[in-house]
Amino acid sequence: MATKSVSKAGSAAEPIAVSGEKRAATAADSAIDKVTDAIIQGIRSGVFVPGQHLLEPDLTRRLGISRGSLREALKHLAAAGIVTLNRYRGAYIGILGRKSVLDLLDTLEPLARLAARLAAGNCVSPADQKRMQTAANMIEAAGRGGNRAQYMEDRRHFYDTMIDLGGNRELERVIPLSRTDLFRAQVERVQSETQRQRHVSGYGKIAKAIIGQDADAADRAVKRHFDGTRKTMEELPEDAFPQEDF
Amino acid sequence: MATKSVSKAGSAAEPIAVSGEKRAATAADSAIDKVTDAIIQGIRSGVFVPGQHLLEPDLTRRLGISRGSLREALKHLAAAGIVTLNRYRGAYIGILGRKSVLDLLDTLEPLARLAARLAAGNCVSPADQKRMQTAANMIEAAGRGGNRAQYMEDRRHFYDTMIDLGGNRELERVIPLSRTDLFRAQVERVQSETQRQRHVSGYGKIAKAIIGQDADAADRAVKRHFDGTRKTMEELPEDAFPQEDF
DNA sequence: CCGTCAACATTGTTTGACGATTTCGTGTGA
DNA sequence: TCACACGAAATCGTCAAACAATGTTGACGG
Repeated sequence: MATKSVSKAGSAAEPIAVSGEKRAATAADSAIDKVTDAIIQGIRSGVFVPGQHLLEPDLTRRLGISRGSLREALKHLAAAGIVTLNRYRGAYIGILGRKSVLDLLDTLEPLARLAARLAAGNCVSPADQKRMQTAANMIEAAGRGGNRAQYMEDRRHFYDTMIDLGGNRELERVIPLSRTDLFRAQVERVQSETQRQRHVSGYGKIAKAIIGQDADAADRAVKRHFDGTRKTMEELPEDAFPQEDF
Repeated sequence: MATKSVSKAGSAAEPIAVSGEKRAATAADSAIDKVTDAIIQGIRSGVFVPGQHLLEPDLTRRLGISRGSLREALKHLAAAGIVTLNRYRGAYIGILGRKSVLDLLDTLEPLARLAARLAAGNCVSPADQKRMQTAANMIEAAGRGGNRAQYMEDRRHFYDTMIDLGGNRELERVIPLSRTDLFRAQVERVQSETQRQRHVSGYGKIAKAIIGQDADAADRAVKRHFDGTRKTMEELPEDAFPQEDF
């Protein structure tokens, strides 16, 4: 394992992962993939703002699909925590208050640490080491460049690489990466440059530990990374977190 | 928090959790809840066997709903990992090989330990302590009784209680409890009585540590519980794990 | 026995419709 | 002026029927 991330034949677990990391919503995708890609990309690029109301008639027109397919896709996105569904009131882009963000970090941290430990234990071949290094380089370049959508996609790619190296297929199903896109979309525009750099540099340290096949060091690097993120959260002003009223 | 598990007004996060633990698919539920309840209950009771093919025309007739609603529900269940969808080939009840089970345990363990630590830190009021004790008693009674469906439901209730006490709302979204129902459904019929008793007694020890508000002890109790489960898995014969071909 | 191809079965998607519920503007009365 | 009831519009939940795309099965010929 840990050579290619594609599964056997577009098989079972694939459509579960909400994303679609590599393919950019090409033509031959199913209708629901078109929706999920469009919405995730919309969140990353800022077209969709957390809390925004998604109207079915509007989306069906813009995406050129039927209402039934759209509703299936929204169910899918809701299960991933990207949108919330209110009966008779429609779908909203998810929104995270300060407590939700901290809860999310607490939940994500042990999973990320597990992923890092597993990746460190399996990162033996030079090819795998190169993959990990490349992922770290990409995220650092995008982090300096300032392209928000690109940065979020590279961040996700970094996690995907780490998870894939680890070889635990349940992990990729469980880790709430799509939900962190949401929280990044809220935070990215209000954090300072120092905070951003602190965050970016964390990935490089994690990659270094994984490439060195030092599971304990990787674990510690992830822990420090999350500690830093929590610190950033505490430093942010209150108005960075819209109240999650709905 | 940690007093009642119901959310404000049947609000956003509720339909995400695939379950429906307490209400038994009453009338006024939405169509998709009817499907999810029926399928989960079917898995617990043995009506649906892991790997079974779910035919849309059959299910629409048996549940008395339209195909559109059924497909939305199947998307929902697929996102939770309970069924797998193969394009143009339909939906199948999920199936877990030995590696998938071990991966699932590795993923679930750190989340369960986090939940236990949080619960221990918040289990202060006598009401909360009673809730936890009751959940442990229920699971032990069902474990001795031998009613498989009841045991699986009580096991889930135990986790739900623990998560609710902890107060981390992301945790309940992420923890793959429904998927463990699947794995329990496969394992329950082939494990020995000693193995079963070992598993049942673990919950009582976890509850005791939580009620004693000893986070470290709760963490250790969960760890031991998972170590025991892994040991059981290794002891099981190979034919307990159908090959996950599809 | 094996490969080819056609008929069948099942899923993917669209369209249209109807009832249920929420939302919002409007008018009325105090 | 403000609070509240009422009705219209908007939106969602569900269903039904149809066609297209794909997988499956079995007959046929070699």
